[in-house]
Amino acid sequence: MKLKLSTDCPLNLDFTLCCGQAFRWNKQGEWWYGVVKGRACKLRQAENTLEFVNVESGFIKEYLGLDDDLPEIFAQISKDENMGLAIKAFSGLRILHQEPWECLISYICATYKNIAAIKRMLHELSKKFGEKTVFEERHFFTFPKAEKLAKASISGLAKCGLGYRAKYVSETAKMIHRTDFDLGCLKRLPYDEAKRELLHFHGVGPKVADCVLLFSLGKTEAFPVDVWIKRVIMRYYAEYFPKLAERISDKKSLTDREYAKLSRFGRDYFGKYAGYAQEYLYHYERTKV
DNA sequence: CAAGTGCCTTTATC
DNA sequence: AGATAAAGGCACT
Repeated sequence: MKLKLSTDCPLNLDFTLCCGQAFRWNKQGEWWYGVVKGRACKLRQAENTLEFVNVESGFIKEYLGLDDDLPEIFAQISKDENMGLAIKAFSGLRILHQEPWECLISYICATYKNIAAIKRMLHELSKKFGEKTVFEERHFFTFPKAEKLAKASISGLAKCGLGYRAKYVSETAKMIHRTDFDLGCLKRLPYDEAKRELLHFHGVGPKVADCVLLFSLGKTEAFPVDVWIKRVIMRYYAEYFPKLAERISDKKSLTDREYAKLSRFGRDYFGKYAGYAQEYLYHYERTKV
């Protein structure tokens, strides 16, 4: 199945899938392989054509955020030179619309880990607790259901490399399973209310909540602040925090109050697409030499 | 190659 | 309220 991309609607599949938004896509040759909606599939891009196998076009459009008006978003977040450079470097990077359950567990696991390790953990978790499916004569694993993780032992989860996060994943899975909670319904709530709901889950703090809101619940104003974004803000936007800038060090983690200030700055400064600004700054800072 | 540092932070405890 | 420690282990230098 092929999809023609219009030139005023840029997509760069490699940027979008490669590092750090979703953790279960792997590139082999020209094709990106992944599992979505319990089904293995593959995608590739050749300039302005997107080709995909074993996944519906409606879903893939939604998943890749192809309905987001990127030129309009760029116009809104281009507030300064630094942001302009980040946009130039990563034009076509899109915010994914991931499946909320997988996204929530992924980011609970992602705390205080690097991307390579996160990928490994989520692969192990899927291998152990997901369902095997075969695609092109190769094995893939679906992301485990809440029930399965709720019934898993802490030590079984920990063996996937989760460490102390195993307990958080277990408790969150139990809560979701027990109440049969539909995370997708949070899409209909405003940002603040959806965030408050997410914070009830064990292992979910402000940063994890913002990631889930941005990457799976369509809240483009969410502005997650991790170590990299903290660095970016202190480097380029410190003038907006006259007092705070002295107290925040590269080593120490942010207090809730400090987190709230930096995240709010992002929303106020960049506007309703602050999340896009965040993601571009994140990749720009990480890949810079 | 060993050892040290850092990691898309949160929770528990003081 | 606010600071501080601990967490479990992998990846990178």
